[in-house]
Amino acid sequence: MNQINNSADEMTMRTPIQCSQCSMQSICVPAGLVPTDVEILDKCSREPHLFNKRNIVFSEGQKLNSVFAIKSGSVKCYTIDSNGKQQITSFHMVGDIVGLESLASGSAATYCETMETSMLCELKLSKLFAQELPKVESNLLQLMSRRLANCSKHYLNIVNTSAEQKVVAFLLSISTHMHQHGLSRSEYRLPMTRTDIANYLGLAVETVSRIFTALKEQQLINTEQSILTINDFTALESRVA
Amino acid sequence: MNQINNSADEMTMRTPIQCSQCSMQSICVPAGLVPTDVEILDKCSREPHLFNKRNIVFSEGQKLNSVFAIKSGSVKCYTIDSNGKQQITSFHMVGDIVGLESLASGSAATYCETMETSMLCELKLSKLFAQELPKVESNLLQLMSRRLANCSKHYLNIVNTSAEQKVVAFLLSISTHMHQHGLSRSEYRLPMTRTDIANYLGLAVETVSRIFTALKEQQLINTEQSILTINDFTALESRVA
DNA sequence: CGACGGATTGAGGGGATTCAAATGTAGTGG
DNA sequence: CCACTACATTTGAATCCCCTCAATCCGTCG
Repeated sequence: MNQINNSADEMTMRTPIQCSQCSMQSICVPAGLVPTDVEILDKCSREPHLFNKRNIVFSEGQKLNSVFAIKSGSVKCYTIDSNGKQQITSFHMVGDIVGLESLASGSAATYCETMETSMLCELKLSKLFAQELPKVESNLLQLMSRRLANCSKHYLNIVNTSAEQKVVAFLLSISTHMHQHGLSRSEYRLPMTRTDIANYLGLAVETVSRIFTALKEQQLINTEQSILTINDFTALESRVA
Repeated sequence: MNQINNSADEMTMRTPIQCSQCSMQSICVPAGLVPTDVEILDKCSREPHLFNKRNIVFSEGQKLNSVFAIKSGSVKCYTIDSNGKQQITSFHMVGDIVGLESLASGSAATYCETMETSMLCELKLSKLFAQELPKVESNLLQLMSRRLANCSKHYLNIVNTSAEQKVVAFLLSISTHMHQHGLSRSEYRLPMTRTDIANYLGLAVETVSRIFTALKEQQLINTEQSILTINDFTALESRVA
């Protein structure tokens, strides 16, 4: 698609857009940081970057005093264990904020890699906090608290459940996320590979694949390339109960 | 032990101690909220409660605008799924802060139950925030960010690991916690039952028990009632790598 | 002492993994 | 544009780890 700058691993936009005038405001800002004071956010942060597919946004351990808002596209966060094996800890899509875990230590807790061409807004914490606005911090607190709650929700999805329950719950959770951001909850694109899904859920790729085909045979879902269609929500929800 | 108030599920201390004069200050305050401004913390919060074993500190869904600092004892946090099955999401011990997940919604995300006689300090958020101290909020942010990092660490321990690795990593993580709070890292009391450990790790009780005996046979650990002794750290650490 | 809950040990079965191979899809360069 | 390659996905067969079921043992408390 993009002829220039193929080898570069990121490309900064020439003309940064104000958050207050950003077309993604309805999905990015409300989902994230400061619902009311968009113009304040404009003053202190906002540096949009465009990333190609499979580019590293930040690396584990690197100095990091920013968080990133995903304007478009999607990323995966992962660590590399002592054996060199990648373990995905989270996926993030349109409207999500990435990098909150790194806030305390000042260095990135995970790698963050785009799964497709993506636009991310860097929000520098120093500038954010320099505003001395209690609202900014308390919104961040809200965001992190919600993330913590999500974290244990995902945990519940992993512990003591069958492989099928893991996969179904995963698909439904993405559906919910899409719906919350004004997109279709019954048909969406899965930006990650089966291998990534398996890694994230702690399953073998083959198991994930087998479950997809089983669900298709039962007419509960459909897949067309990376497009996933959910045909029967109630049936799926009954599986995870 | 305590003859009076057996049926009541909590007992408020008659004479609250100031945080600045609290004997637990070295483990409670630094581990938690406001390392420097202890006297500020005194003014705005601090309501110590004594709980008997197996008492509910708060219930899932209940209105909650406080967090709790554990001065002594330990608690488990859990949810009840639609089938009525308990799923433990976290254990907390001396020096921990409980209830951070509930901050966003204003209602408790889990049940919180003492596993032994425990002393908890309730910190009311309204009073905390009323101080308008940026330091308080930014310390809370630090705390939550660290908790988020811990959360994904625990996640790594659950996903894609053998039962033995789960148990060993669990024992080592408690050891680390104990050490960080000035207690012995090689000998400590496990306040939770095998059933609770199994539930937390997503294993069967029998599996956990078998692994304990296997580790004992290999002289890596020892158990005397609920007292656990770690004999060989390097060997244990090599198992989880 | 007897009762109860927690912990341990054994035997057997099942769900998920591993190994192996074929098919499908996307990306590359001639 | 198409062959070629690399990678992702799917399917099959065999194995294994962990769970379930069952019985016993142990420590605590009434």
